[in-house]
Amino acid sequence: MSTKQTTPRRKRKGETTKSKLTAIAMDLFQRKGFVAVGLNELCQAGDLPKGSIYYHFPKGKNDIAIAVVNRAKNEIGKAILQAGAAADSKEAFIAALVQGFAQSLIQSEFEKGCPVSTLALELSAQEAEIAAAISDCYAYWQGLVAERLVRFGEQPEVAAQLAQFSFCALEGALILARTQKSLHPLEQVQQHLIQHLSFGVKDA
Amino acid sequence: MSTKQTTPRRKRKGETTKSKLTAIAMDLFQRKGFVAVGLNELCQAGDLPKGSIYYHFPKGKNDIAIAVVNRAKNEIGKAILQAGAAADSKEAFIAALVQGFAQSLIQSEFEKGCPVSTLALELSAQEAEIAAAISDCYAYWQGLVAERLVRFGEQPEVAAQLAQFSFCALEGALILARTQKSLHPLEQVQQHLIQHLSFGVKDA
DNA sequence: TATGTTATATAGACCAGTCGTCATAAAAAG
DNA sequence: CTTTTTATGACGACTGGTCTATATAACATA
Repeated sequence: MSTKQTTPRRKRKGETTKSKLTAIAMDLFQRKGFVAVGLNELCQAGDLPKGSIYYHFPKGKNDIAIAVVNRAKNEIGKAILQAGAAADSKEAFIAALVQGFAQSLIQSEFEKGCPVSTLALELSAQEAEIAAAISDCYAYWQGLVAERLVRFGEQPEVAAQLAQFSFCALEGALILARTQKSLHPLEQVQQHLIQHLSFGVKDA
Repeated sequence: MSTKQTTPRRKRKGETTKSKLTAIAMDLFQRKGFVAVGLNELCQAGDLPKGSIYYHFPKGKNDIAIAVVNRAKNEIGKAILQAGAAADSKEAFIAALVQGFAQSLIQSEFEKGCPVSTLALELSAQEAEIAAAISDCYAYWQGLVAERLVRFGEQPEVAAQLAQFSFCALEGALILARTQKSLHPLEQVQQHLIQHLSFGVKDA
């Protein structure tokens, strides 16, 4: 017992593999879309055997999509929290959010925008379960943003509206930015959102 | 010569078939995405034989995508012009635009958003030619909107910015609206865009 | 009206690739 | 050593887009 190096990882290997697969799927779905990425391609990209997928994701490809959505939910959620903690005004906060996506775009040569919008467009009409996960993800993000806006002095209801409006503009800008391979739409959105925030909003 | 009833249709049948195919493709791509729609499905939906496709679209599926983009460019272009002609203020103009997409959403039970955003996300990274067509399409739409905003008294440069910003917000709202099967995002965007327009924008 | 020639349209074969399954193999646990 | 968990890759049923060869329609000339 003492000499035998019982690898202290209990069942981490499984989690590692699953997590790795999810990460790769997120990257590829983002670039090429959900349907366009085959399971073979996924496995090859991660040096994993094909059979592994159906051990970790028994329901197949759809299961992967949901895992990707949840991973994106957490990752971007963290980014929102960090941006919020670092900013000292609502304007700086929004700017930081936009810049985060801008970074992702240029680092991927304008191939990676929002990790869930592709899934949203391809699957929301077909797979109710995935649509629900995506809807939940968006709501979560918007909640985080709204929460931070409240801390910057915004009324809760107005904050929620602004968060949603900002996300819409951001999502749209990401699409345009990808197709024309330019940060220009993002810059516009950033500038106008900040102006819109500064002017204040009358409650509905 | 005089008696022979030279059927007055010259090559109309061809155009009809091609146009029909394009229309069906636009509908299906919008709902399910580009990759998810097979050529078989396309033909069946239009009672057309499979072989016909490669007569009308020699380069295959990508050709169809481009045709769809151009059709959408024209259709929505017309809608923008109509909305512009009917509106008596920039606020009413934007509202009419948003309402047009809202109609499309509810009529399709939240399956049909923007006809080109699906293609944009699925293909812009892979197929440069299609990406160019989409980019051109967006630019055309934005130009039409900007033009009308100028007639409502906006400065040309500001009008162009506002048009782009509005389109970003609208595109994003369409995605959110589809996933949560609700017009709420569109309503928010409409309300905030109108506020943003009314307040005026300082030039960059 | 007949015939020749081009434009339009169709049918189906083709192979690569799809997802998902299953009978095993390896590893861990008891 | 037995049992349970974890992992594997070959296999099958099927669909994907593409292409070549053939058929139909439209028109021109006589």
